[in-house]
Amino acid sequence: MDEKFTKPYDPRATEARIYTEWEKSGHFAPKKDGEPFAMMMPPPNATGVLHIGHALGLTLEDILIRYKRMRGYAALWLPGTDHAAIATQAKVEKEINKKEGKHRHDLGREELLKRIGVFVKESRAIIEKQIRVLGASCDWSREAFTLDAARRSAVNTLFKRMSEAGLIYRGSRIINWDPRGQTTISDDEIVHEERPGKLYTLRYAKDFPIAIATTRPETKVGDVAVAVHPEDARYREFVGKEYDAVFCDVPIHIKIVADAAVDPAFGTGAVGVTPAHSYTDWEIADRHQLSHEVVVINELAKMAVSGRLKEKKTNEAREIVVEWLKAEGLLEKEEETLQNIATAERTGGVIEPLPKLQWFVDVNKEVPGRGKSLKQLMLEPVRSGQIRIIPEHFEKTYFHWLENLRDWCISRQIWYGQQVPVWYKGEEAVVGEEPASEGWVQDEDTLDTWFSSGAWTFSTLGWPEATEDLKKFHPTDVLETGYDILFFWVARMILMSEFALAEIPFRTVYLHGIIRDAEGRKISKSLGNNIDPVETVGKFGADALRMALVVGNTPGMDSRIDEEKIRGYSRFANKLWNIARFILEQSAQVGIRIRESAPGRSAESYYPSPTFPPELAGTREWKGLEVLTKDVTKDLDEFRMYVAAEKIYHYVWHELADKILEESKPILNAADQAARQSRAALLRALLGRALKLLHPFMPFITEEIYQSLPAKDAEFLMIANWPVI
RNA sequence: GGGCGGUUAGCUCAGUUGGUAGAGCACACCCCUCACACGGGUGGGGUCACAGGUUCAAGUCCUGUACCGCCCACCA
Repeated sequence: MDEKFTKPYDPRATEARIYTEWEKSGHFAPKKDGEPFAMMMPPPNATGVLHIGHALGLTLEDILIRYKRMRGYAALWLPGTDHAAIATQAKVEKEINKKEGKHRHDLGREELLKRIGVFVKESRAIIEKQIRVLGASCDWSREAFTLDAARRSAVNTLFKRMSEAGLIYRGSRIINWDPRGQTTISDDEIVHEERPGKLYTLRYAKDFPIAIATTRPETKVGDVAVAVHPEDARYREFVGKEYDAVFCDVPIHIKIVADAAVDPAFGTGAVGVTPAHSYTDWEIADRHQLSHEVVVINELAKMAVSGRLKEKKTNEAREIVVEWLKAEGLLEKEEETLQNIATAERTGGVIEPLPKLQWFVDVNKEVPGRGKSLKQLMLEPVRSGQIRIIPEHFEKTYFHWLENLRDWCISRQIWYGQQVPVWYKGEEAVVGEEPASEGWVQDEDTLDTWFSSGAWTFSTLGWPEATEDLKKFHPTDVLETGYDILFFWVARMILMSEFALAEIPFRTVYLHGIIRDAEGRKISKSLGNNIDPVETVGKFGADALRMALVVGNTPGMDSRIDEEKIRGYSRFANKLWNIARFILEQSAQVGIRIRESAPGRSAESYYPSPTFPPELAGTREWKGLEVLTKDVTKDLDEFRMYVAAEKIYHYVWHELADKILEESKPILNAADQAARQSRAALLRALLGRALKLLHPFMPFITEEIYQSLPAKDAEFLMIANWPVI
């Protein structure tokens, strides 16, 4: 028996070494033959370090890929990182500001990008190391980055083809402007906060016939209409009439329109319509051919009007307007209310809706050759079951989101990211590649990071080239990710893949929940309750962390983790270590037969291992393990990793150790040599099988023990055959 | 306002197609027995939120109620 077994199991002495051996062996890459099984790693943001949520995802993915690899698939798990445009730029800008007191405009575009480039390179190196520490058996030879040359080329092509298909357009539309980040953001990057506010009831002028209610009186200088409900008898006589007024020094022209979007029961039942600074008002203006041009707030969230409001911040302007209303006797009511404020997720800035010239993806227009809109193409594969979402109820959430989906604004006014591939010269514009002639200027905006990561399932496989990988591995099989990016990412991947390849990006979507701390609180920087996966691995080992993350972690459900749970599984690792020690000791003592492999006989013919005497197949112990094998296999096939992990744990500790080993002691200590040998062989076979079943979950310790077995059926447990019954 | 979850042992959670309630931790008592004290043995503890219904049988299916949570949504 190996000397190492005399000491308690120490993951620190084994994990790094084993990972290196695996990686060197080349078995992380899919083998040449066999049915393909592919999974893309959700690329972590290149903004620093991995958190415990990443560890959960990586563990689940690694369990799946290891299982499939052992089942004989050409298993591809492709790793990568995401440039995470806004998040990354914001982080680097913040650091520069803190250290040097400089802003991005002090540095200039080129210098800032250089600095971000350095930061991202470091971040990526850290992340790659962390992924290894967790034992992730991904194919590093195919590693991708959302902003490397191949991915840039894919995104350019995608942009060009979508433009040619008429699905990308540039237009002045109302967008979510983040004055703090000085950029547009998508609907999904907004978080709503409930804050106390005031609801003012006012008139534009003394002789104006209708009072309106608003929480933002300062925007009223941008009003072009008052909308009332068509059925509202109170105001019917005014519909169609037009009025002029001077509101707080600003001349305004107001038309009364009837629109069903107005709730007659709210406020006065009349809404001041500010098309340039409100989504719903923009739509009302559309329906009544009203002007969108009256812009009264600029990108710095200051008033873009003349008079006393000139250049005032919106909150200052509000006070001025209210004073003016009071002085003029136009304020009829002032009530306390709660209002939902839209804020930018990344910067916390209060969103100011503004019309701006932006690039959009049209989700309602028919895709040429498909006879359907992108929205429909996103909907159908999920509805038909071609794409399966686990847990199933997220399909409803997905449909609900799609129903409310608007055109996707894909341009961002930040510098880090892939620049919009459009070049202008005077009135001319060229999409795709920079023209050879001189005088062309590229669009200054960059693309939403999800435009690039939306192409992840195929840009990673070499698209637009018709590569072997693309042919073999797309559509991919499983996408494992957190439910919090179902809309951001999963939906966009379906859109992109349907457009670019006219096929689904993946067959199964497995959504894991959010990891919370022991008190059930979300992990956050401000709470300081982060559990650093690498630190934890250093303390308890990757195997223990993986088990703690996976056991009982049902898809779509949030889960809690604390050190006690992880410690429990590090004890389990030690338990397994001692089980191995005992069995190897006993088999060495009594001696068990190892059948020599003969030419022409494959390892599989030594079912289930070279030391397995066929007569043991009928024993109660072996049959019990066969049942477990069947169960675990079925659980993994049906994505119940959380159940499978627990079952094996329970088997190893409470069946194999507590019962079988204890029952074996008298037999092994008796005089009957044949009985002793037979029992030792049985234990040896049980151990071998248990190691295989446990390997996807606890890859390091199982591999380490496997390497000490007197007879192995493969070079590494990682590529040994999964027992199939 | 719309949608989606959750409510099972003191705590954290499982419970796959309906068939007499499970795990881990914690707790109580015993044991340093020659694989392991990072251990072993024994044991206590639940009217499965509530109210109806379907069924021979419901934690599991249906209806409703309460509480907790999440997501979406600019009643201005």
